[in-house]
Amino acid sequence: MADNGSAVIVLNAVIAAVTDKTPRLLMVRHTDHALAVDNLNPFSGVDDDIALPFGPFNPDRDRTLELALQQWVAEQTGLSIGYTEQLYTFGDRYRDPRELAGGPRVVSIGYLALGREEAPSGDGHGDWFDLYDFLPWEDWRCNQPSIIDDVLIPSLEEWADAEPYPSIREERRRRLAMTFGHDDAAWNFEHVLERYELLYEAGLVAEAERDRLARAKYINTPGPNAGARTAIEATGRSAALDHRRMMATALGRIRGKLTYRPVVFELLPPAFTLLRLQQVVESLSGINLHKQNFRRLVTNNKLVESTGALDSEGPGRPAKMFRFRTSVLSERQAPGVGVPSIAP
Amino acid sequence: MADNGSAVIVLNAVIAAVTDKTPRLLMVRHTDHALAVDNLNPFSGVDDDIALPFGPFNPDRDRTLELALQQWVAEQTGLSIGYTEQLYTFGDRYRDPRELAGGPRVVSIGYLALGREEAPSGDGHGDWFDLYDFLPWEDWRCNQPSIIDDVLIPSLEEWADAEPYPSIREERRRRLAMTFGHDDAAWNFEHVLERYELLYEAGLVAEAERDRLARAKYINTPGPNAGARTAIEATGRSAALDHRRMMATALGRIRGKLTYRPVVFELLPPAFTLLRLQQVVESLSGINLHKQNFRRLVTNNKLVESTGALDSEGPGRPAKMFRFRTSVLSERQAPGVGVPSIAP
DNA sequence: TCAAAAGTGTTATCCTTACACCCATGT
DNA sequence: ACATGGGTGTAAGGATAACACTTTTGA
Repeated sequence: MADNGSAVIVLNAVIAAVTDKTPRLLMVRHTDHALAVDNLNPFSGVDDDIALPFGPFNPDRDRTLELALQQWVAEQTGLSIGYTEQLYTFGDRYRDPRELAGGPRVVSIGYLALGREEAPSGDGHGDWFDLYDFLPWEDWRCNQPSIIDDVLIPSLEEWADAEPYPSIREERRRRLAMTFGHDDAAWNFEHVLERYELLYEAGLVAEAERDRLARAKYINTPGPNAGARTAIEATGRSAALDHRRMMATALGRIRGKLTYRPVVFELLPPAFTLLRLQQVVESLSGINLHKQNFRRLVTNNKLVESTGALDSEGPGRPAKMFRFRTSVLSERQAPGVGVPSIAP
Repeated sequence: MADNGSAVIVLNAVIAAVTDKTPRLLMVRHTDHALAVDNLNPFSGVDDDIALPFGPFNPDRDRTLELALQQWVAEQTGLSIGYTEQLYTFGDRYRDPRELAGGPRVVSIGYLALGREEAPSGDGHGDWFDLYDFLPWEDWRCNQPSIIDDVLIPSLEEWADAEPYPSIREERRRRLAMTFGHDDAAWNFEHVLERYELLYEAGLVAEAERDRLARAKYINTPGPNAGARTAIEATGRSAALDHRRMMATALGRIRGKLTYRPVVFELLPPAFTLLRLQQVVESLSGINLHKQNFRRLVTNNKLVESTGALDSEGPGRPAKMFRFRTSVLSERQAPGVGVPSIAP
């Protein structure tokens, strides 16, 4: 038998909901001891005490990976998550810095789950956190975030130009242009993961510095300069292990699917107003949409149908309530919501 | 520590190339003993002797999952694969029927690799096989394959109607309509995996019957009727374990990416004619394209540029050679090839 | 009366599709 | 000459984006 015994399989869940206008993730804290799998506690030895919920994969009990996930999510949080989807399997060496201290190699299978925000209740419940606290440069709803031009792009350019090998330097510049939309390239709001990875490689997120320090006993790499230190302050809240990378993977996946799969409806109650639908799409895509055209797109594409009811809750004229037309799933090729963006 | 020790991690590669007009996969056979990882031989105990190449993940040696894959692919096949991408992680119980005989639970991380067809040369090289021998219903280039209407849809309808619970029956009918494009729904050429999964569940592929027989000692499930037996004859070549499912995952992913990412170019030499480009796209998408419009789409979108050279190989007027414009990667939002389909 | 939100209509523009047609080369 | 493949033009149709405008409610 090959030496595979020392890798451990863990399942992680990015559980997302949208309340009001903010996308939120269910996260657990150091104090939620029930979440720790015996001696495999992702919080010990790292600075950040906030993590994505995780659970074990038990080959003797769990018939499939997805059932394993649903089971421990229900046990731990008491939430019934609706839509689930496998995101990616993360297995880089030292993705868990405790490996440096003799901990096992942990391979983590990340899942995305969409639901509605409810109070978690299980053994080790957790709390909801604003997604854009972790990835602040991804929220463009109130104009382009100023940190991008003021902090991130200058720091990233400095990092790219510091590379001595011309071919690698060119590759860095190309990635910078592609992800952050520098020199005549537009910002692509799906490239969430690529942007996070660039920031991590350039040492501009706290996790990069944390991992550098963990490695410092064994491998010596230069610390951040003043610019990078400023950037780390500006790049938002950090999380345990590579969990911000998982969040970025999840957000990128959601944004990519939004336009060609009706995933938003998993985040909404059965009946909703068009404004609510628009708010959910806006909060996930991180941009403001053109109201009239948005409404026309979803109604012309027959993605929704009126329930006949009216909603007189908010101010202004009462809005018609709509429901998702389940039958579009078998009718249309790529039934997504359409994202008619608006200049901010 | 939770009971994770008994799960084994393996990496599988779907290595694809397009020669002439047929997409091919690199597969290994029973006789390629060097590919077996010690006592973990996926061929023993199953009927099919043809399998996707696989290799171990060695946590002590491999820095990342992707590097592990590239390393054993190079060792075993001698091929230098270019583009690689993680597909999916497969962990269902009994996905390897040897689990029933006390074998370990094997979690397999599937990768897609694109390259050019070369003679494999490593320790346990393998051979190239026509992808559509395994998924014959996916190739619509010479009209819609007759087995769909003659065999598959009748058998699938019979399977759906045989379900006693109305809600599950409805769900089966909905899936059938969505994947095989029955009742006024169009065939979506990206739903490759969903179609294979439906055929497997309905017992219309050889693997379903193989797995049923492997389980028969422990769990009794009814065998195929005459219609299903005919279908199994018609649904093409089978492969070891769940490797046809991995192929379906890979083909679905390729087809999905084709239109919004320039993945085809990974399968082509640096310079190519537009006809060659069109043939590669056609062979992967499984449909014929409208020549003039295809050419206009790729040239108008500035996806390619002329090299100035001419190709006088084939019959007819010599064709201009083109190269992929690498700079589109940072310019455009979703630079794919465009698929102007044509009625057959 | 005003703010806030729901809705409707119209037009310019772009992209795709479809069809028709001509060009260059080898046999 | 003709088969084979390369290559151009153009017009119809549909979808989107941008704009202006009306309607209905609560405070």
